[in-house]
Amino acid sequence: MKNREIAALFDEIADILELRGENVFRVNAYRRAAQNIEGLTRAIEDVADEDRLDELPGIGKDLAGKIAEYLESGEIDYLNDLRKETPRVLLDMLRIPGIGPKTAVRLHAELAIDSLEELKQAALDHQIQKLPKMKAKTEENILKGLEFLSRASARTPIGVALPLAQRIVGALAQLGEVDRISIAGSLRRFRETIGDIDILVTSSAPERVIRHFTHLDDAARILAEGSTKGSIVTREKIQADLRVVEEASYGSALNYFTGSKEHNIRLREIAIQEGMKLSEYGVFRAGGGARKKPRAGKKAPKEVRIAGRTEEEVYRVLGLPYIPPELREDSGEIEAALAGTLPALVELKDIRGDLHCHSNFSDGAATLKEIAASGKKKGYSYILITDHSQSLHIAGGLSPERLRKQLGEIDSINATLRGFKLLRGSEVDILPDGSLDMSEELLKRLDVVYIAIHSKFKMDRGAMTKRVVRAMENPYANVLAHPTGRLLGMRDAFDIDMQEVIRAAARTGTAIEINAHPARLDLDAAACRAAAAAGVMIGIGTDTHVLSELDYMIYGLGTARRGWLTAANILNTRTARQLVSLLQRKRRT
DNA sequence: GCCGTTTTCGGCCCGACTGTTTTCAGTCG
Repeated sequence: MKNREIAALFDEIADILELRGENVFRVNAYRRAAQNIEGLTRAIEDVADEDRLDELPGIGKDLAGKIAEYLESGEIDYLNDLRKETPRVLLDMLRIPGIGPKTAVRLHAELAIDSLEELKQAALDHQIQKLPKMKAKTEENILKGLEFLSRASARTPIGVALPLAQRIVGALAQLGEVDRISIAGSLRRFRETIGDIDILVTSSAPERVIRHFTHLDDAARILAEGSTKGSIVTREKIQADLRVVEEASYGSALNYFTGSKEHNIRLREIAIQEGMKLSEYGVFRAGGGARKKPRAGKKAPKEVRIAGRTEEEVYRVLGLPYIPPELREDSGEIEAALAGTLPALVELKDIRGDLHCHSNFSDGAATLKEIAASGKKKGYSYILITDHSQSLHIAGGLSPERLRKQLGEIDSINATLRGFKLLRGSEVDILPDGSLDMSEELLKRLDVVYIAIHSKFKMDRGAMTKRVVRAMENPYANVLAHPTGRLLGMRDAFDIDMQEVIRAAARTGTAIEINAHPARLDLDAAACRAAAAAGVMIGIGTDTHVLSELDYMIYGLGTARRGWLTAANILNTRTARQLVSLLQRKRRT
């Protein structure tokens, strides 16, 4: 799937055009095209094969040609020419916060700066403040920006950011002065990594709330402390912003600060079409019934706020149903909302059990009894025990004898329980040749068979895909666990053709896991959506090794929701009996 | 460069903040 590559190339073209001072709308056309391609749920190669590239939103004849050219030759001539004429340092400088195209061009042209090292030196030598409209502050900001660039670039995993944000919200919510409070930003949209934490409140005493925020135990450094906004760096080195807004604007502000930017742009366009204006302060209609933006020179009529208190209200006056935050990526949710076909996203209350849990038989910490007690306490009706199979020595993989013993123990525990049961499973290794690390005699005795890759990650794409497809063709293989093996920020996904895997899953009746561990979130949301569209069932499992990790379910759920999944798409919204019967259909055919 | 129950030409999202300037350009989200 070359969607991401092509999106990156179009973004690069946009950057270069902007540096050259081209028409901003042309620049935006490339950016929007990039965004749309990246958000596509199918491989752009497939769209090209059907000769339907120009039916994609934001893609016309010209861009369709450039995509086709890239798919054919691996290059875009136009971009090659642009690159030849554009000094590399200009693109490098754009990555520095605070430097945009205008400044980058000036620094290069007027100070002959050819690298980020030279830029740093120029700032340290105070060469920059010799230029008109640049002063000491400019140099200071450039140095800060450079430092940020070298240090940061890494976004924070949601598994770190969400507990921190919830802790801050909890502390602020206790204040008498805080009325409404919510997490906003990419965290509210459940992105797998986030840039900074955004929190929104209404309050009768904004300064006091902001002061409290900037002096929290979690605050390591104060970046700003004004009358409507406070900003800190936490001890985890994550930036957190607090904004205080008016009660009457809370909904529109929450919508605005939740984003995504692309979603917000679409909403504003709809507002304009309907003769309204949307901003973080509300939805406004021009007074006097004027339905068009006033021409330059004419005086604007008085504007009246017609919504803003709640997000629901904002969507309603725009003629849309409420769109859940996880869908707000401009990846089709606006069209679905207009057509009345938004999915009823799966919710936590729909989840009846956990499908991925390790006990102390392998590398987990808890006993089977403890797992059962925790699962029952969470209100689940089952947990699938998925300890490792024999080959995975490093994780205490179970020998056939140990597995038989475990199955016996599960049965006797179940005999003592009411309204809850442990399901007999295993996370069986997929061996390098695609066979399973367990005898048929044992596979037969399991309720649900998870299969997973834990060895030989570095196979080439073709071989890896074949390996996994062969494993899925095994009639006892029920759920493919963490299909790409990625560990966010630590290990890349292994090279595998996910489209092919999804097709094979659909064909063989094998489900695919969303591994809910926040370091994995694998499948990711986009692949999830593609899998569900192909009719593949999705199981959400926490990959629990210590009991507190059973709470990771929310991350898997967030990913599922970002992937447009409903309860019907998810295995563990079924009862244990339905689940097992559904999966074992494969054995009978 | 894209797009059209207003348009095949003339539009294309909104506001705040910053740093530099005395009215605004550039950048950001």
